[in-house]
Amino acid sequence: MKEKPAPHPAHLRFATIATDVVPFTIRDGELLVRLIAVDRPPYYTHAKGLPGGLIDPKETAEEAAVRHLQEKAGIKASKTHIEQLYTFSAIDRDPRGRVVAVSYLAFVPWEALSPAEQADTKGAWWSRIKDAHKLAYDHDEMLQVALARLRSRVTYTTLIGKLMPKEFTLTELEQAYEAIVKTDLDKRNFRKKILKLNILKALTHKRTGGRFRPAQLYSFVSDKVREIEVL
Amino acid sequence: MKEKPAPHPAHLRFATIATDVVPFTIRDGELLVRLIAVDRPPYYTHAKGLPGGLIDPKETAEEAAVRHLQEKAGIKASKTHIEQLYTFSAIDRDPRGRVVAVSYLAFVPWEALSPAEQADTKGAWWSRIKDAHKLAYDHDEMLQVALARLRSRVTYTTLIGKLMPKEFTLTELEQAYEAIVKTDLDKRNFRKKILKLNILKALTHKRTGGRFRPAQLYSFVSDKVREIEVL
DNA sequence: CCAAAAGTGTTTTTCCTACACCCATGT
DNA sequence: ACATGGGTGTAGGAAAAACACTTTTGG
Repeated sequence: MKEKPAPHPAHLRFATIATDVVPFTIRDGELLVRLIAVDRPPYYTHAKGLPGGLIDPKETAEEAAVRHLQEKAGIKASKTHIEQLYTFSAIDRDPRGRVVAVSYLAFVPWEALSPAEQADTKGAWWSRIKDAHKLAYDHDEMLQVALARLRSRVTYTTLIGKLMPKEFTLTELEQAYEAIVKTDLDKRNFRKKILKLNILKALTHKRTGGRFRPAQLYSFVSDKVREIEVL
Repeated sequence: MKEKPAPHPAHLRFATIATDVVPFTIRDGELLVRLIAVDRPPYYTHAKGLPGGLIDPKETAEEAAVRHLQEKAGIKASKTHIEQLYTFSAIDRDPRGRVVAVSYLAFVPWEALSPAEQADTKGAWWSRIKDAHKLAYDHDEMLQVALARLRSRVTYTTLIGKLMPKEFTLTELEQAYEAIVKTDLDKRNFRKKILKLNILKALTHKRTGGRFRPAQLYSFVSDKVREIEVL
């Protein structure tokens, strides 16, 4: 999260401003979050947490989030969609001193990640949600807030497009929804509803290669995240 | 908004953390926002803006918002519902130096305000939304973000309860919705829908005094803001 | 008795839900 | 030919939308 305890008297610099990022992707129909190793003796040893760090004088909170996502978690921003989540300002949220954290959600399609970005290293790895607990600082709470926001926004916006590859089948899209909202959807009803929204366009080609009928490929009509009743 | 330019070298304290509040009420079926006078020569003279100020070392951002709402805008917190809006961190959002602002929405029923809180003074007053422009700092943008959030949340939560008096008629509630979402609602359909949600309870008495048929009074069943499809 | 707002019901249309079988392909 | 996931339609019920008149009160 942040570099060091504030070295200045409290009246000069009572609070540090930092940012933390909750980076999501979907792999094989499963929602994953990117965690990093946290080692800050004596407070945290061999702990894990969300990527983040200080905001610099010449950058916005969002720019800092993008930068730390790259520096700490190894994820380049180019294919990543980022949006502000919440600002955490509890006085004791960081044991080393007063730190206010502006948190961000980040979304990246698994297929847009390079091999290095997909890879798990000692310092940063993709974790299943149910394995992401006992995190440093207030990151357990932060992740819960992130999941609640993700689940909520996915039902009334086209946000899920930011987790899908450029081309995908309707079954893959349905599985992405199911991974996030954790309900089973009816295949026929899902297709009727999602196609009626006119947010998808059918591509001219199909996905072949399985030993079964090729599947029609689709892509999102727009890059923009729109507010529209989805589920 | 904030007190003074940061008096310390940039590397010691590059950013100040502040909070701004967007306080809403509804009077006579019209949505109002509380503005204050801003006089910070040479940057702003005889300007207006949203109430706000610095966050102190020993308080959370929300506590600071509550405090400044009281100190700057004269609104006591007791009857006020507050929720975080967005954190603004553009580098030049304050001409006096780097200030990151955690903004809050505040909602208070007009009838819960004391005469002093209802009153307009030279330093603080209730403004119609359409007259609230050309505000200091980035407060025009902040107000727009606040309105968008309010309009959105009102349609899928019971947030409007925080703008209604303890007792109200269905017509008053309908007017409150109309003031916020700026559509005309069908009286019969509105009543059917809102009553079916079971978020209201009919009181034993009616509102009399007009030279017309007395109206049944209602109140919200719960103080909590719930997520439920409303409009 | 008039003005003003309160209160109420029905019909039509749209949307949601539940549900089961055939299709196209690779092996 | 068979295993696998792809793809489709319909009927019944619930919710939304459109729409206008009667009631109660105070003046």
